[in-house]
Amino acid sequence: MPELPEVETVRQGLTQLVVGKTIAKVLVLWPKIIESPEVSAFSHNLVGQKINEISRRGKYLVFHLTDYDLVSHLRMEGKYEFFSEPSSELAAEEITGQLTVQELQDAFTKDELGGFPVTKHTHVLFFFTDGSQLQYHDVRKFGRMALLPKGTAGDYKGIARLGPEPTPEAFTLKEFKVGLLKSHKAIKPLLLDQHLVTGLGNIYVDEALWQAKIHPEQPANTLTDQEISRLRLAIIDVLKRAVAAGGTTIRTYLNALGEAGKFQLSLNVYSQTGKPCPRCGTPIEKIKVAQRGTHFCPTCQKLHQGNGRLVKKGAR
DNA sequence: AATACTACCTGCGTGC
DNA sequence: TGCACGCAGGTAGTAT
Repeated sequence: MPELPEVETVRQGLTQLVVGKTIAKVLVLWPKIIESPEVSAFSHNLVGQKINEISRRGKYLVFHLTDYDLVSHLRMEGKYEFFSEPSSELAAEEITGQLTVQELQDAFTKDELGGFPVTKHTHVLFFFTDGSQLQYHDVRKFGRMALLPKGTAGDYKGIARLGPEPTPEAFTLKEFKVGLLKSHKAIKPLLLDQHLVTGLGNIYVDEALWQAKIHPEQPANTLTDQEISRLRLAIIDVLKRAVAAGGTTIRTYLNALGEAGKFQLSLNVYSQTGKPCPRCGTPIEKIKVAQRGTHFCPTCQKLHQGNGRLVKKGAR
């Protein structure tokens, strides 16, 4: 679920909560979350590792440990939850309430859990030497973790192919323009694939396109110079404002401290179907673009013909 | 190579 | 009430 602003907010919370702590034990309850190495090595290698720093690249979190980089992607529903100490009564209640006896026996014993509450959506437990615990929760189980040699997170497949961070320095107009003009794709799915710039997801791409007054289905290579320039600034601005607001909570997102974001109060189009466009009053429409729900203003964001450059057939 | 579609999962709201 | 279906802050793998 989270896009860059939510991941950055999680990173800040986690930094407060677990930097400086040393891992005493790791339990993996849903093995598919661990991409590499195999689960037994993953758990074993983490014992004794200290968390020195937590950074972010695009929507990826990187835990910098004594001897490893731990890469974590939350995908749609991943969350971290921190417990400063065990609470055995709660644990017993939640276990019996949420897990079948079969599941419980298959996965672990109550003793192993050390008195921490676990639900059927709890998939990875990091026990720290000071008695606290960090849990990874994920209702849809799409999130992934990989434990890599120290200093190699940047070579990890998903991270290596990311475009620049959405800052004025890294995300240059020149490179953005070159990338856009090479693609016939609709602008929205092109921005979602993280190659030209990283960090946008379904909420912020709709917001940025609205801010730049560009139709989500406008072919990338037909954008005018003015539109490209506006779009770049809109992307940088929207993501920056959303980080400052602690992200957007529409349905389920909470940061590592269990708090909701505030950017939903500033949304202009996402989840605003039927409400008046804040610029012109036209009701916001919802359509489907590249299988994703897409919100836009049909008056402010018009599809248009080419940009004056040579346009190949098919662009409209 | 570039683009499009599907799989991966679970829960929730809607309409019959 | 039950059930089928569509939808959800994402990405990777597989077709075309």
